[in-house]
Amino acid sequence: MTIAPLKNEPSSRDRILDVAEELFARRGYSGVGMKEVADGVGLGKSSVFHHFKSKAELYAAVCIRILARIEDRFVRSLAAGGTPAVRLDRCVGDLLDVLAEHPTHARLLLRSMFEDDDLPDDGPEGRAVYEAVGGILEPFSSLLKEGMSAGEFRLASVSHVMLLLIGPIVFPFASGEFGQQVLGKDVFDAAQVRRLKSELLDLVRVGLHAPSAE
Amino acid sequence: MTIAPLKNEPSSRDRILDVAEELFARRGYSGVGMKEVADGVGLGKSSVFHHFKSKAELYAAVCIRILARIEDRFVRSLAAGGTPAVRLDRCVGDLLDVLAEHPTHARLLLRSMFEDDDLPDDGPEGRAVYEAVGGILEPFSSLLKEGMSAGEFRLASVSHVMLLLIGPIVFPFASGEFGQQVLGKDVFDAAQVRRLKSELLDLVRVGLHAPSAE
DNA sequence: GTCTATAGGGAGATAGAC
DNA sequence: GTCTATCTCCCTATAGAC
Repeated sequence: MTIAPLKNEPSSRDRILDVAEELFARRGYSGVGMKEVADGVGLGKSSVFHHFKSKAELYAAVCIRILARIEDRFVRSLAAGGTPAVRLDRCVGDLLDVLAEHPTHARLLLRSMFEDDDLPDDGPEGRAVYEAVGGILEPFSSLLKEGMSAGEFRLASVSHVMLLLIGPIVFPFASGEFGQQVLGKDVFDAAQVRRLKSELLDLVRVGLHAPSAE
Repeated sequence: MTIAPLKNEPSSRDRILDVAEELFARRGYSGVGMKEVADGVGLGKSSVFHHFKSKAELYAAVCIRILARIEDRFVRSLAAGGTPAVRLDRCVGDLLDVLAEHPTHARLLLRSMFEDDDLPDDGPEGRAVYEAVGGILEPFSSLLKEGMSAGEFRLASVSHVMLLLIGPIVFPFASGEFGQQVLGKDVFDAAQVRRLKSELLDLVRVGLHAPSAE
């Protein structure tokens, strides 16, 4: 870990992370070679191994950087105050915004959730990932609980609802060509992002059924 | 493609598909080697290549078998009649049941949605996958449209709602250790499946907010 | 249909010069 | 910090005997 350079040029380390993030998101951990990463940066393979002593470490570093960005926005969004319903709307909306701004994020996150078989779950990097995930899930869980005891949300199983809500938040921006095919337009288009956000918030608020049908 | 044997023992081809399905679900296309598949079946690697002329073909065969199972149940569930709201409940519930009965399915399906970069998208297998997906999405889209014109569902963008609903249906059963960690119990436990189903159906029906909060 | 043997290439990782 | 060269291993796929 060296100090960032005084110039504005990104360090080699950051450029490696950028390229690796893009590639891992597209093809997954085992679908990407270190040579490919090195070529993308314009370095030799050995230079990449100088910055990250193994492929697993590089992958973990990519994941941690993404999780930190998300956690940062999410926690700030939650802290901004309001009733539970207002805070839920805002933090889900902000979450969608981060994922929409960085097209690699949702896909890599989703992949990483079932690529742990491939990776050393223990070790310092594994724990850092684990803690970053906890830093996002725990405040979310608290928010749901708070809203339920305040009577703003329906009484429901917090953990099951959390697991259910992750899907519609993350999947659309991870779905790539499939999502494009379903929508007929690019999922990352500003208009599509707005529409997805409002449809999701409506779904969370009132579900799908018409009010008169109750 | 040979005729199934008269005995009850599954053919080598089916046993290869079973093993490959399990492995591809756990570690993805490029994370699995043909040697590993062969060892799992108890055959030599060359014997696997005798039944499937390439790794990509094996992967496609696994995907097609899964999609066929899902499409079969889904289409029968839709055809069983009732109002759009009743049919939506039933087919979403049945969909969760298939995914819960075959723990490999959700994970492999989700993976396959963003592993197309790795695979030959064209060719006969690619098209078979494409058509199977269409056979599931199209009737689902029709159902939503029908319910909206009948006034049973809120007016909303059908395509956006579809993309949003895939997440909570598929993700929980694809989430593996992560889901287990969130719930504190095995996602594929009968009790958890029941709970997930009822929570999802409630969410689709009335959302998360309490009726009094409207 | 299953096997052994092997081709031919690419993977992750290291050594050591500069 | 970056490079060239190399180690060792494993990959998909094929050839050909049985």
